[in-house]
Amino acid sequence: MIDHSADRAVFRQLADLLRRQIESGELRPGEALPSELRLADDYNISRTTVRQAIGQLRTEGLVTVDRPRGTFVRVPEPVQIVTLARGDRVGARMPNDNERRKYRLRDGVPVLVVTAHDGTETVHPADRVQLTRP
Amino acid sequence: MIDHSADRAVFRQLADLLRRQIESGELRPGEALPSELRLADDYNISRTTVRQAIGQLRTEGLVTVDRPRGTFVRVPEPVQIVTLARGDRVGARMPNDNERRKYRLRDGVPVLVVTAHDGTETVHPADRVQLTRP
DNA sequence: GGTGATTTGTACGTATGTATA
DNA sequence: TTATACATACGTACAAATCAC
Repeated sequence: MIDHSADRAVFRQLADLLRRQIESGELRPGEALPSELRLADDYNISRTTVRQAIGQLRTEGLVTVDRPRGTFVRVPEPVQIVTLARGDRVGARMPNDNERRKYRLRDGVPVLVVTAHDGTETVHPADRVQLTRP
Repeated sequence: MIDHSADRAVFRQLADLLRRQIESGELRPGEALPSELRLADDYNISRTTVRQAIGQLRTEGLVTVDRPRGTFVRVPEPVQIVTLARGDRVGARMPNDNERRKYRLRDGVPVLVVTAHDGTETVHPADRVQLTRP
């Protein structure tokens, strides 16, 4: 399972392991991961190390934490379609703290930034918005 | 500077402080942040807490770490313009491990995902690509 | 070439706070 | 009320890579 003598850090090995379970469907959307203490116990590692692994998955947008209920596999949001206007430019970046609060963004969710021809910028949460070129 | 009795966590206060310095230009692109130990000393907090703050800025894509040289304000990459085709849909998400390696993506950089009308998906690093609707 | 100092990374431990069930 | 679970914050120790001398 976890190889302390391996080249890859222990917390990355645990993240890899959980990521595989999520991507394979062994852990399904909405399902809870084992608690931090449980994981620490199961794999004989410290809770700190478990938190590093979970933190990794959070930044990847794979899990969300509902404190203190637990940590859950992220459930896809309903997607709203937004139509691009002529001359629009589209980029993406991670939100800062204010934007995360404003749009109630979960960890690991980027924002789409649409820059209109006149320079006006519009920000969309990337988990709930898709843009279309008609 | 840092208020230990405040509602906002100390590491978030430090992240806010550094973020302001970056966004105001006081810390310029390519410039090094003070070392973790230096920050811990300056603000009388533990290195662990400093690392949480820096970690926050990394997930936001504001700083990059060149170990063990130091932590630097991220330098904008030259942007390539990609034109959208009729019927394309655009989304954004954080990259998985493979994509991070393939595109040599830094922390906190999302990918733009373009889905063509026939379902084909194309992935672009969001720090080096902007999409346009002609 | 080598040595030591610096800096970030990993991993452990402890303690306490806060919100939920 | 009690137990559970995540969040914050402190500490220690050592590893690995770079750099100045």
